[in-house]
Amino acid sequence: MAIPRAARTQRRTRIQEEKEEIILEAALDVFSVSGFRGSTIDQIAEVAGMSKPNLLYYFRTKEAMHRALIDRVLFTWLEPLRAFDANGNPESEIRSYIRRKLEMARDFPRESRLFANEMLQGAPHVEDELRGPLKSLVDEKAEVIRAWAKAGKIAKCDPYHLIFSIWSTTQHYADFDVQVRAVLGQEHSGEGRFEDAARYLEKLFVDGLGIRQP
Amino acid sequence: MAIPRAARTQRRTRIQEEKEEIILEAALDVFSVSGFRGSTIDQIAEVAGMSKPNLLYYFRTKEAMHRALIDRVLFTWLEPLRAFDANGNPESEIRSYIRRKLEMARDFPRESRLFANEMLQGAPHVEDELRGPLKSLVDEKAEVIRAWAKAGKIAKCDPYHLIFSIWSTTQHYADFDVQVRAVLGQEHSGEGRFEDAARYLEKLFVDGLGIRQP
DNA sequence: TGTAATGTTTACCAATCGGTCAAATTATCT
DNA sequence: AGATAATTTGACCGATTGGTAAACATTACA
Repeated sequence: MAIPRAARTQRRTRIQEEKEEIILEAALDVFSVSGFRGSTIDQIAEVAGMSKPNLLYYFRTKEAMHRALIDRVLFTWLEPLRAFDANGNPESEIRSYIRRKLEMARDFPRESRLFANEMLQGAPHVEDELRGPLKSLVDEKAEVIRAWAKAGKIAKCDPYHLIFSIWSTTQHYADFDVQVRAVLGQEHSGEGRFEDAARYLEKLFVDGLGIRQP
Repeated sequence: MAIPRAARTQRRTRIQEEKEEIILEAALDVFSVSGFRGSTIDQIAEVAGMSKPNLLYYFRTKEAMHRALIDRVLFTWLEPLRAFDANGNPESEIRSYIRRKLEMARDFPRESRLFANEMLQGAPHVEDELRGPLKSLVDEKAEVIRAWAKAGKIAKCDPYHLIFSIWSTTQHYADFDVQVRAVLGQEHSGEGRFEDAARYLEKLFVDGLGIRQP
């Protein structure tokens, strides 16, 4: 008789690793568009190319699938902020943070939308992570920014709202992609819009924060 | 025999106006959190305090309810952009546009989330409105901004991405409200965060766009 | 006040939902 | 090869889904 994965103590099989990967990939497709409530196991099964009971062999509930997905995404999603370096100089740090976030919006839009969906629904599955690890990380980086302002390297500003504004402006190109394309029109809907956005946003923040160029 | 509303030609009854109002209010509650697919007529009926068939007497399908809601929201949601005046001076126009958008995020967060939900799902119900009326309005305002830049009143910048950045930074406080609260912590989660955001964003954009203060 | 139109509800439908079960199939290891 | 464990599937379950039919109640108006 088959023992459900979660109850097993042994190491994971090759098949397990492969199938779980396929499932999470499919789940990302579905959850990122329709949110948790709006998605169905059948949809995910179809995208994954396997039967519904087979999915449920690897993840015992829809929630477990969503949970595993969120955990994975949340970690990589914070990578750019973690890379934000206190020892670098403000201008290059902010420029590269914006670039990295924009690259993620371009290369991992589904991850961004999954997260956005969760936020819109009031973060029922990740509120703890927000108040815990996320807040800690942001607090730490906010302190760096505050120190820069104190040293006169950048203009005085609320570091939290600064971070929010970088998050929102960059993620916008993933979450509101349809709108961006529709407004820009077909002619400007190529991937070039990310370069345009990077140019505009870097200038906005560098000048907006009063960062003196050497 | 009762004739479904949509097929009727006569004027709307007092009861019709009242009940449709109640239904759309309840629908906004539900749709804005769970999106179209994730919401159920039963949920809306419960919030509205009436029976499911009674809802379906006023709106023949779930889609019709969503449609009516989107139409209404889309109009009022674009009000601040419509108010954006070519004859005003750049600084005060941009300042007040930011303020108005922030006020909407504060006072009508459900409307913002309804719209965000629709975007995340790829705008299956409103893509035409995006490509039509929305694009036209943005095109018109982008021309105004371009003229300001040409006249040297503001720095040269891509007017479309400028509009995107104002949209995203302000709507963020409605759509990602949970995250904002979690990161700011209880002490800064009062309504004061909207004032802080306004102060920060106005400075960011005024300085970032190189607008000379007289 | 009567009556026709409007509004509301109960009971119900077929389809889909998340999830279970046992049987069948495949992989692994000796 | 044979035994054992891991994987996959079809059939199925009760609950929920969007929506309907028709009886019933209320309102508006002559």
